[in-house]
Amino acid sequence: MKRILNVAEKPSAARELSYALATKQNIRVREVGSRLKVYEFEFDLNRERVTMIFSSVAGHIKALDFHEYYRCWDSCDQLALLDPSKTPVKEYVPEDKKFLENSLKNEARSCCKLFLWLDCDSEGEKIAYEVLDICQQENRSLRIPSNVKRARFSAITAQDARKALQNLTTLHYPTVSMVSTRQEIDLRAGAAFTRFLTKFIQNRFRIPLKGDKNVILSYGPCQFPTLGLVVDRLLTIRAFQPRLFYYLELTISCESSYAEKYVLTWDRKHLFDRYCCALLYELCYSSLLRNNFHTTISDVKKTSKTRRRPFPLDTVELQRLASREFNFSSDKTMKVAESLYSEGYISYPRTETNIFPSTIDLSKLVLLQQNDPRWQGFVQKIMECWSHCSPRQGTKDDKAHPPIHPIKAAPKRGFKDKEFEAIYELVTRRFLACCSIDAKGYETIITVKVGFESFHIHGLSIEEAGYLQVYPYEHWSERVLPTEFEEGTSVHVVSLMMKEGSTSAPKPLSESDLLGLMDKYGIGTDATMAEHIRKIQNREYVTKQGNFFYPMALGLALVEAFEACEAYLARPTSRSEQERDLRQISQGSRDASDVLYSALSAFTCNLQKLQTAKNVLHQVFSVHFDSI
DNA sequence: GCAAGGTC
Repeated sequence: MKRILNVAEKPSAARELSYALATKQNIRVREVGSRLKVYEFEFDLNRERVTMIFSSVAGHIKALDFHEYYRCWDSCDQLALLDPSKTPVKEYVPEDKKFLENSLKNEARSCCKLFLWLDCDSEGEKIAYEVLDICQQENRSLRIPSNVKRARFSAITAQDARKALQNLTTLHYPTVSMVSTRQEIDLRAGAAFTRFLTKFIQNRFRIPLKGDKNVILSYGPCQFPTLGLVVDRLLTIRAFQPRLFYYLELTISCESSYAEKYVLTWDRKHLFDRYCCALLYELCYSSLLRNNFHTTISDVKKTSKTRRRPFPLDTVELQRLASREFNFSSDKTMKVAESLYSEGYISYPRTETNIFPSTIDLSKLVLLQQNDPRWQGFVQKIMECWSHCSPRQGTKDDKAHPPIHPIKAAPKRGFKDKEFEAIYELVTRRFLACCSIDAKGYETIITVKVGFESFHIHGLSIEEAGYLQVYPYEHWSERVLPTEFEEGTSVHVVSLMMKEGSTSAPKPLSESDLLGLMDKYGIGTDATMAEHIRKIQNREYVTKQGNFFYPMALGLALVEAFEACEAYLARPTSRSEQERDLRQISQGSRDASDVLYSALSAFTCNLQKLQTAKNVLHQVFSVHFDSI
């Protein structure tokens, strides 16, 4: 019987795809060493009975680095690292991936076809190419294009897996070279600038670091813009000039009960001109005097309001929520989420998708939660109106993983670890909220005129709490205004005051803010954002106090120095500009070599600026550090 | 001793 080798990006995908395609009794599981399982089953492929061999890798199987000689920091000038003709790079299989390489070669020997089931994103395309390359070394028949197929799926479900087999395609080489180009640019720029900066600081300044670490001033095309965001906020705060403003505040009560008081907001909000505000106050006050501190309600507006249920949960949103609600670092959130995933409680936690695929059986997932006392009543409600509710569609789809959702009920006695409990509860509540209905209410805006000035107050009554019943992370506060507040009703004025306030500086960035900005500017991916944030903390560029990030002397000096030298690598847009150029490779509108050279020449230009302005660098660092 | 991207 023909044997076909299938390779997935990670062990769990190989397992799930195998069980999606085969019948359970049919599957044989082979252990390769202690770290890899290979699944085998018979399958009818286009009316032909074949044996499917399903194996996996664990992310990239190859790494990129300079040739040995140039790995030494003194081997060459840093500018040479940005020149492919002077410093060649090579791909290799790292030691800890050798067992995967050997296993792939072993399986490839006995198979006549190769199906590449790697994740359907650009990294997956490149990993597929790495797998193909290794298999071809061992089995020449896999060099014949028709023997190699790419399986593309939008979710790991039985339906999608079968559909992928019906529509096998070929590897998309422009995407492969886009990823290779990104790897090479990042490696070269990272090494060149890191070596330059580190060597510059050595023997010039004393940099005291915690725990006697060696000073490394790393540059990376993601870590620098992230640092730039933190520094930028501090500079905004420092430059902030508070401004005094003045406003009127009107307090009223109903005729029937003087005890209930309502504070109304001035329609003009506030004025920066004190005299102008005082004049308006006088005018209002004399009007009140004339009317014996009574006025009438001039307008009542009632509008229905909807508060929409949240989108399905993606990684960045999970990190932001956990940071906001539990003060977890994004790093910690991911560690906990990964453990929950590997223990089978939640779906794959690294996803950019906030749209549930149509092939997923949501009601089954909701029913799994029906015995949990925290939300069993709510599950009942969802099921009662199931026919007319379906989650909102988000806007992002990575074509690989569904939004994060629970796939198993929590253990009866709860999780041992509080952090596990918190993340599981958050994921589940969010999921139930998605499957629920919008909250609905009535907003009432009441307007009162005093002289020519208007004041208003908002009231809100919630008619249908919907998803809010299961989702405590959002608040919609109800404020009930007396029913006697109708147009023309006379009200008693308790007080009219002129008050003073001051504009305030923005707060430093919280972790949630930082993640939001990184997402906005396309710095890093869902899986790496937490890592970049951790890295700039480990390098002591920034520090986190409470939930706020502050630049440290090193971070501040670095950004100042780069700006002073007109090397704008810490600007938030620098990464997305690079990504934009790279995308042109996968779209086929530009040659990879063209993009590589133009990116590297831009980096060369920036490095030269720093090299020729060492006196500027020296000056900036000497403000923050002692010379040696 | 250096990056960012996968994944464990």
